[in-house]
Amino acid sequence: MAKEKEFVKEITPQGEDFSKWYIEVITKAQLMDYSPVRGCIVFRPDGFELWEACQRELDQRFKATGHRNAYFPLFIPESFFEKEKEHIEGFNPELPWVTQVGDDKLEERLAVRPTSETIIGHMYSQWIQSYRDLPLLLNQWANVVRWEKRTLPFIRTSEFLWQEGHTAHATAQEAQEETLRMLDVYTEFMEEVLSVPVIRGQKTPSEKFPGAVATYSIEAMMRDGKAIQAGTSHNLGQNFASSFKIEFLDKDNERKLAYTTSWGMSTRILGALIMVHGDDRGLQLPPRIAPTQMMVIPIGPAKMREHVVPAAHELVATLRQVGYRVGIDDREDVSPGWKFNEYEMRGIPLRIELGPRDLAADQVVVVRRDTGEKILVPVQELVERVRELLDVIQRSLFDRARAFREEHSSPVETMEALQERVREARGFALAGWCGDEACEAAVKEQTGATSRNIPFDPPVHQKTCVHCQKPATHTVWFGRAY
RNA sequence: CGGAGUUUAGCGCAGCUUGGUAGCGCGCCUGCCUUGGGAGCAGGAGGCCACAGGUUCGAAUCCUGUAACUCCGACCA
Repeated sequence: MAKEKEFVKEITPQGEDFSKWYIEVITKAQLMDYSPVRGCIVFRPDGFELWEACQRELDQRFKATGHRNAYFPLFIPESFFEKEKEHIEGFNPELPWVTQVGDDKLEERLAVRPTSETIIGHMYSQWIQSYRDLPLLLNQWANVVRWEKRTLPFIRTSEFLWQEGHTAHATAQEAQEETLRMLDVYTEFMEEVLSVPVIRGQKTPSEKFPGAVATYSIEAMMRDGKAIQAGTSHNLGQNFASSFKIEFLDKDNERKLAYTTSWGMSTRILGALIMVHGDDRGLQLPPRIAPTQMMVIPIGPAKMREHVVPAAHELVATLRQVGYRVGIDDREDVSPGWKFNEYEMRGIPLRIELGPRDLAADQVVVVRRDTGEKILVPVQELVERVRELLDVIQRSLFDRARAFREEHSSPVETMEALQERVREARGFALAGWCGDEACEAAVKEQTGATSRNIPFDPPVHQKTCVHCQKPATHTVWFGRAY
């Protein structure tokens, strides 16, 4: 442990102050910086590339499930919000308004979009005439604004980047299938690409999206035991179709309202990625999402550099040729030890060291970010071994995160146990709930924990409500959340 | 938006109590030397002390206000 500490100065250990750790890691790794505008951050290249990687992975999954990308305006007329009462009530407190252009007041105020259900609903009403126009499956990549009272980089910022899918269907069943399909897409992405295990479930009525019939979410546990809602998928039923007159003529020549869905995932997932995998040495990126998967570091005294450095560049070329994202740091003014620590702090999954001794033996030293293990690999076997190692790391990050979540989760029967679980023991509590919002609110008030979701496949089914002890109608995950 | 804290060089901090020429460590620049876990020596650059008022001969320091950030609550991807 003392040895650990020597390696990483400058970063507050997670156990000492998790919030401080988080801020230090994201700033030192140059993922973001604060901007002059309150609550708005700058994505620096290393942070933005992470988002770009997420975009690529998600976008191909959206396309593979039949969706196409489109783009709708940033500004939404005030009257659009008024068409859906619950929607405007939900978002009004955090809407910024454009009221004036130059010196002229606008006829109608324009909201900067917090989400696009209304304006997209309006367009869908014009595009959809017949059952043959359905389903309509669109997605947009956009920035949205919600004027948050309390912000935290990536997790909750006043402006954030996201994707929002919006679909319209002929039947309730199709809409429900779409809603769950996209929740599955999110789940697969989080678990396979980001190595972040998630809990799938339905939001309670008080936590659902304003204007939705049902909201589903995936929830992840951070290393401080708090929850992050990583993605949501909403079945909007006919609510928005009714407000925006999204109607179609069905096969039976009857005029019917469409059923719509929407689903979104934001730059918040970067915060989750960092808080799930990061450790006291800094960031830790799963290989499939890491913008740089491995860093080659040539080592040696000046007289050897003319041999070592070209050999290192050859390695890079070989690895890039087979498709890996490889970096090299051949700077002479920075010591190898400094580089080791730096790239560990930046979370790069593998380090490849090449020094005079390696050159002579036709081998390299490969070091895993997750375990610190050093492995001697003959150059001929490097491509193959790297492939294996990246797979192993991808998997082991997931396993570690899941084990952590399981250790920090437990079923509870009483308020005292729930309190202990979410506050002292820092984690998720699985509790029975009678369905009364008053009981849900009481849990929040007494323990600080909110209902995360009603899981599809809970490890146990609770019989009684954790608060009122009446028969439970649902089994709910509770946890303190970001 | 309420409660608490913070704001001094790129980063981390001292100086403030008791007003009197702005300091330390790291980083940065130059040179030498070095390279297998954050090397060493020498020289150097860098500040409207968050901002705006006030008190004072004189303010980083005292007073008032504002802003940003962090934490704790209420509201939320």
